[in-house]
Amino acid sequence: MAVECKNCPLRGRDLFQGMSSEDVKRTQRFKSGELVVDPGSSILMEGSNAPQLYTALRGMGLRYNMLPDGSRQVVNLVFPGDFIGLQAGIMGEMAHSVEATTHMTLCVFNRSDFYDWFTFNPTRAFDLIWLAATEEHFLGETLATVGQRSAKSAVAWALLKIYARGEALNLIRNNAMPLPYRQQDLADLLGLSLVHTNKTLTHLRQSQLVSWNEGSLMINDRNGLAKIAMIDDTPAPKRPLI
Amino acid sequence: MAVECKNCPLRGRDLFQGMSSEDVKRTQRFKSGELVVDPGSSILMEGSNAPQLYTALRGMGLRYNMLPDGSRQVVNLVFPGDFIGLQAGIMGEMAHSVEATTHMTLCVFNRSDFYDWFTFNPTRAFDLIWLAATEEHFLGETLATVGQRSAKSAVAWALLKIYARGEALNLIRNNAMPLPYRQQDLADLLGLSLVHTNKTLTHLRQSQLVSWNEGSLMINDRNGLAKIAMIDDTPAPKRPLI
DNA sequence: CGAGGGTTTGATGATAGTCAAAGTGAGTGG
DNA sequence: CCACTCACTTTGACTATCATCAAACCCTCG
Repeated sequence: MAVECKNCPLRGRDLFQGMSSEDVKRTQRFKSGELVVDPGSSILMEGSNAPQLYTALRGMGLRYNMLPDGSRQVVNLVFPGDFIGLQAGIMGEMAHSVEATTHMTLCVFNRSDFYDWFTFNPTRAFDLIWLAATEEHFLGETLATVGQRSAKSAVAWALLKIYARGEALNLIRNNAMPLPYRQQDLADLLGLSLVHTNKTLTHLRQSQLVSWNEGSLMINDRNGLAKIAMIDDTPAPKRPLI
Repeated sequence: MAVECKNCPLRGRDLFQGMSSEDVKRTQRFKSGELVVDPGSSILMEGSNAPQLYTALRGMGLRYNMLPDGSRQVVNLVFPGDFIGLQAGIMGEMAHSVEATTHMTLCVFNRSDFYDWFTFNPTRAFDLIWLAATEEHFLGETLATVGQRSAKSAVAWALLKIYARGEALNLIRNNAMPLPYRQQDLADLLGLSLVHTNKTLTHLRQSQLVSWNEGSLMINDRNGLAKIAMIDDTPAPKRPLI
């Protein structure tokens, strides 16, 4: 029994903008089903020409690029509410791969309906441009992190950003959010080695700034962390949900 | 005497898709003037809420982010035909700054006309999504370069990508394209120090792979370079022009 | 109990950063 | 026409951050 859009558990979260009941209905018509995947399975492959688009409904995953020599660059984490497959929908094929880290369930949309769906809803076209522009912005920040920040600063940056996203998604329980990734994933996101990432993490933990243990992220000294990360820790703006 | 869209010197270049005469006219109506800027002057500032959008018509520039500690991450180079200010147009303010490297002339569009302009032209809305998605894709590649490639490989990658863009823009003369940036700009793009970038460049030059001297980029051994860069050097797809 | 995935730790070394100074060329003014 | 400055490039010496290698540890699971 798939979730009906009108009962979508995501729409009420802080991160997301409201949606007119018209748009809810249209999205419902656009939605063609749900997909459930196991941890570790890949959802979209780079170069693939997938006939479907998704919105993450439950669970977490990651987007990444592979280089010919086998190294992996994680481009972003996938959290509930994220729209997956825009590139395939627009450019015909994916530029990166998407993989499930936990169990995930995804809302499925048919690519063939995609063009009509936003063509007849200028608001939704705007939403898509908004999402793409915001994603681009975030990638630029990530690039600045990987290119310019030291390992310590980069790890602090990433954990803060992740935590802020967790807040906006109302994932915080007892000052902690679930973060089911491996240290290797963070390392591949930041362009660091696993060992160095680990050492940086323990260093931050021992400084009483953050802890990330057993899949649970907890921030102890947010200001101190923000200082090391060199960011002003402002909450993310509300974003549209597809 | 501003260039009329119907005589736009860019539209004919290999890189760009054709445009219906309807779209040319609409773009002409959208265009509100031209802006000429000197080298070194900034076109858009991070955080600014610019009332205008631009398309680069002549000249080159760069987009960058500044970090609080003064380090700079170049996010992309700006070449003729690039659309500038989408983020300001969509999100209300710029996430990065844009600066002219050479003399530039830019087509100017009013932000107030922007929403209507694509709302009433689904094709153009599609073009915008396409551009944003492609830019996002490219940023992902850059991220993978900065995060995973060695300095040598990264420099090779950047020069190849730049050259390929020059080809698509028909900028090649005598096997060389104009590349008026400083080594510092490349260093800030790749997250390397100026000194190391310089040494890597001379190394590549002495290996007879590329040379970049006096603002002119010339590739001697494209296959060798592609091998070092770890990419298959495929031409960029045609893109829409705004 | 053994295997396997992930984390942690220590030792060693290379890539790339920093510092400093000299070289080059264009532009300026006496 | 010759200093002189200024921005950029080049080179060398030294250093540090971070990668690599290796092994131990911890847990869960079959």
